[in-house]
Amino acid sequence: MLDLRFVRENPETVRRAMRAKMMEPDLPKLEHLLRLDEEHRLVRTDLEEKQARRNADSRLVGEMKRRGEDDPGLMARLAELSGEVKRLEETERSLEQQISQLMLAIPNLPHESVPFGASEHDNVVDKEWGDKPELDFEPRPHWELMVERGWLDLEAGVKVTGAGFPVFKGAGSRLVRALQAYFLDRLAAHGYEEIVPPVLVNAESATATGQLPDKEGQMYEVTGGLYLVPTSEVPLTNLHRDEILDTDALPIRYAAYTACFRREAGSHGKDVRGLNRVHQFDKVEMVQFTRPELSYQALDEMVAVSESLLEELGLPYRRLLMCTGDLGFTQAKKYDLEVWSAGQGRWLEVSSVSNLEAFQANRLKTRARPGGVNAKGRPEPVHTLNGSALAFPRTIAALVENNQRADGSVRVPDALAGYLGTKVL
RNA sequence: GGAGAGGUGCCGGAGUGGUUGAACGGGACGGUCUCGAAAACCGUUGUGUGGCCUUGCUGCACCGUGGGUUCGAAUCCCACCCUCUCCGCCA
Repeated sequence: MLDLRFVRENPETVRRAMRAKMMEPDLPKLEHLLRLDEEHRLVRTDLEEKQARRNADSRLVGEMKRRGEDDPGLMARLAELSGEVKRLEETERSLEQQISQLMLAIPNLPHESVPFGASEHDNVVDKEWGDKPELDFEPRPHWELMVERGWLDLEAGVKVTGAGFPVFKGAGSRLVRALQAYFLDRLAAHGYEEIVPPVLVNAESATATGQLPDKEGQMYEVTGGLYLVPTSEVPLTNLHRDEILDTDALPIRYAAYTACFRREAGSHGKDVRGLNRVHQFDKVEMVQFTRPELSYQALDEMVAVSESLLEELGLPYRRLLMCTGDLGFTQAKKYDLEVWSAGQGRWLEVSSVSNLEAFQANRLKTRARPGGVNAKGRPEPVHTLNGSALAFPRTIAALVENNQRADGSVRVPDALAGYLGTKVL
């Protein structure tokens, strides 16, 4: 969330941001918030003044009693004052709750470099890399090729769980394992500490990273009020919830391989075939905590890492700078990487890298100061970022489709050959 | 699943209902000493939020969470949450 003080002092900036993010309908919430904040501070001033009086007078009562004296008048006045304090406290608490509720409805501000736009159609392709493969036969989509080769079994997934839960088998399964090791090794080389986090998180964690309250329907909730992670961004980022970090230890870089689970309610058409859109998928995720002034440098660095993975795999891709309207609620700036899929003749999103600036950190109550929690000085804000490196299913789809040969075998990129122990599948 | 213990500041650990935002110890930071360091000694050292004559002063809140009792609660009462230990079960 944003800093309440900032919202109070820059309401026009926030209004503009909400319009840019196509959140016009939510503007009344902002106005309501501003009114409640005004009222809240008035009530608070009144309350605190009365509390101060109660505290001082109660102290007098203590001294009086020690002397063995009594003052029924004072006691009566105090009892009345106490009642007033109690009532005001209730009002104050209720206002505060409403305000924090509304604060959760105020989105992050888009960075000034983000192009204005209403929807995904206004995203800007700002880079293309690689040549689309020229095949002298009709390339087949992965759901044909992989199923035929016994690498993927979609029907088995339907039986065991349901649609959108693919089963990888044999070489398909080995490919998953190879990508996991390869991606994590590459990230380690870029200074990311490897983490194996829980894949179930509690409501506090999901709220802090921004999945709750708005995107509740996208997560699977399990018994006990826990949620299956939609991305390891959630556990990785929450590693430092409620902490004051050491500024000198920044940036902190984490990488994790986990399964990710998404309900994705409204699925439509042929975009969802095969591995294009699934409820459970593997992903290697990177997360950074940085000093505010270095977060955009970190964003560029993270995108470059993801791009380098695609380049090493020889997968043609394009980079999209997301427009304001396609930015997530918590995001200030986001790049998507889309890989070319020869068998489908279309681009598939395999990575999304975002700077959340202080928005998440505010919800997380993660701050930093030189020397860490145990030092003097005011805690300073930190920025958080996250990005995929990469999502597996579509990467595998592109890998298989782009490198297929007429006989159905698939050429393995050099970068992966060592991990797979073969140059051809 | 059964039984018990406990949740206080960066950590350890006190805390008869009334200057306790919290003793004491450790740590960290600053200083003295030193060529430098260690030791020793002195000092400083929570977060949040509000006000103001806004690099400072000051109010209020916060001792797991939420209620209650009281003029006054870290301290008493109730509920909940969490952690730890032992036993059982399991990998």
